[in-house]
Amino acid sequence: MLQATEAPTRGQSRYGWLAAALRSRILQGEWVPGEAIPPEAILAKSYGVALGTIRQALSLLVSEALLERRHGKGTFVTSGLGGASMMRFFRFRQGGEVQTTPDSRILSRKCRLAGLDEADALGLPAGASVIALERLRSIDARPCLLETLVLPLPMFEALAESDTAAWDDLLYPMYQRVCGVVIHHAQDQLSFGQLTQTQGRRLQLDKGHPCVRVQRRAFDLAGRCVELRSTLGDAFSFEYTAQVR
Amino acid sequence: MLQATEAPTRGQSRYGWLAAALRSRILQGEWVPGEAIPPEAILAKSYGVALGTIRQALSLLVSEALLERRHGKGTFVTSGLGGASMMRFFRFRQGGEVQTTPDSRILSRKCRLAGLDEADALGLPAGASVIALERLRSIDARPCLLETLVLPLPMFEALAESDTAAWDDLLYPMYQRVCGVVIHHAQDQLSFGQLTQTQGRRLQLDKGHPCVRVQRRAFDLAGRCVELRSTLGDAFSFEYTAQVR
DNA sequence: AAATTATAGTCATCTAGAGGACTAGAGCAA
DNA sequence: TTGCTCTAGTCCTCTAGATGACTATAATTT
Repeated sequence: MLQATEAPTRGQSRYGWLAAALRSRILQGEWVPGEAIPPEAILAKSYGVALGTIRQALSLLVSEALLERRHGKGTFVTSGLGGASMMRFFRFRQGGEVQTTPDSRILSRKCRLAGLDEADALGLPAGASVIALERLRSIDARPCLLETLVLPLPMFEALAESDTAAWDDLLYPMYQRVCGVVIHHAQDQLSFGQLTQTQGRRLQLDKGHPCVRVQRRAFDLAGRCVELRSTLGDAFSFEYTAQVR
Repeated sequence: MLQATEAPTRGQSRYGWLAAALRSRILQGEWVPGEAIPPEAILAKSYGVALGTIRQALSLLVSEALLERRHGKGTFVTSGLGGASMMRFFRFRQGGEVQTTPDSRILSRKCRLAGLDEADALGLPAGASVIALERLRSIDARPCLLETLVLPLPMFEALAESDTAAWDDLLYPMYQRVCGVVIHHAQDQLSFGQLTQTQGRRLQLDKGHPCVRVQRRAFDLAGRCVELRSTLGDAFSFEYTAQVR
């Protein structure tokens, strides 16, 4: 069993080593997202450790959001961020109270060389290609968010040609379905600015209108940055709640 | 030992019950913040459970940030939020790169009746008294944040009379020292707005200047809301990073 | 006096196993 | 069909230790 890369004990704890081993098996796709890994008892047996030790290792991966436990059913590989919606930063209440997924329209798609910052952020060599997208999100036909996306190209090849009109409103599930890329977590940087004339036109607001910019870097299971996104929205609709500690 | 409020097992798990029992002992001040609770072995013995069970209970309280473990030393009651600085929402880089604590000046202090919303948020009866403060925070003598605070009155009595000029730059440690109130966690709600003429004058900005408002509700160890705070700062200095998942 | 070495106290890791609780499906009964 | 019971699979809780690792202090040696 135990196809060890290293000796089972060396520097770190046994459960730490087990967690690393299982993490690597997950990242190599031995179990696809949504699938159950073997039962704890089997894992414990195959690695030759006690049940408690395996459980501690699994707990680590659960706290990393790589695994999910379901009592009585099994332990499952995370299926990634469903819709880590940008909407959580904004309150566009339009009559209805229900928080629906906004409609999405791709305004433009270009394949081009990555800029220096982009290549750096995405971990690409200089001169690599990317897909650049402009995307408008609307609620009840009223534009509310304007997005710019950058996707690394060998990885998202399948999106370079397909009909953008047929794309889903939620991109992350589509990344997974079409490109096999699971978005695991993301980092959003918020700042304030004012719309340019062009941006204002897209969002049906005036030039210079105050706006909030959300700059996102999204990461896959392996922790690689695989999406850059910049989202603009009306500052007066901005509302976000943060927990301190 | 075991001064049980309820039967040791009833509905929930034993470690859940233990956690509740310990939580209650902490909140009743049996051990003050910063102090160590008895060693695991002693607790296990006194409650008549196995070590693993006590450890699981303690882990719960650690994840609630009520306790901190220190390997080889003991398990300690949390000493609360040190400086959960509002500065994390802003970048006022003034030449120097170091993130220092801004100076603080109390502009006004009034004791008055709590408004309806305030009484509600603070869990006070209608007609209760509060201290209302206006506070200006500056970096290198340049004003950058304007705050309004509301503190419930029986609890913060000691701050109603003392010389505001002598107050610390950081309020939370002072709350603890002077009033025995430990701030445990907080909730910050961000929104966007524009300065009034008065606010602009305080911050040396124009009327109508774009600003970010941080509305904070801060809670003590027992989970009671004990501070309301509204902070205004220049929107162009706003910059905040949020982790998604 | 300074450096080193015991020693005790504490949390961390690990074992081997028992019994409980939850889920889901198969089989049976009304 | 509908509802119930049974059963197997799985994670969850708990026990009663043994051993390791980290911290701080006391004792000893240099």
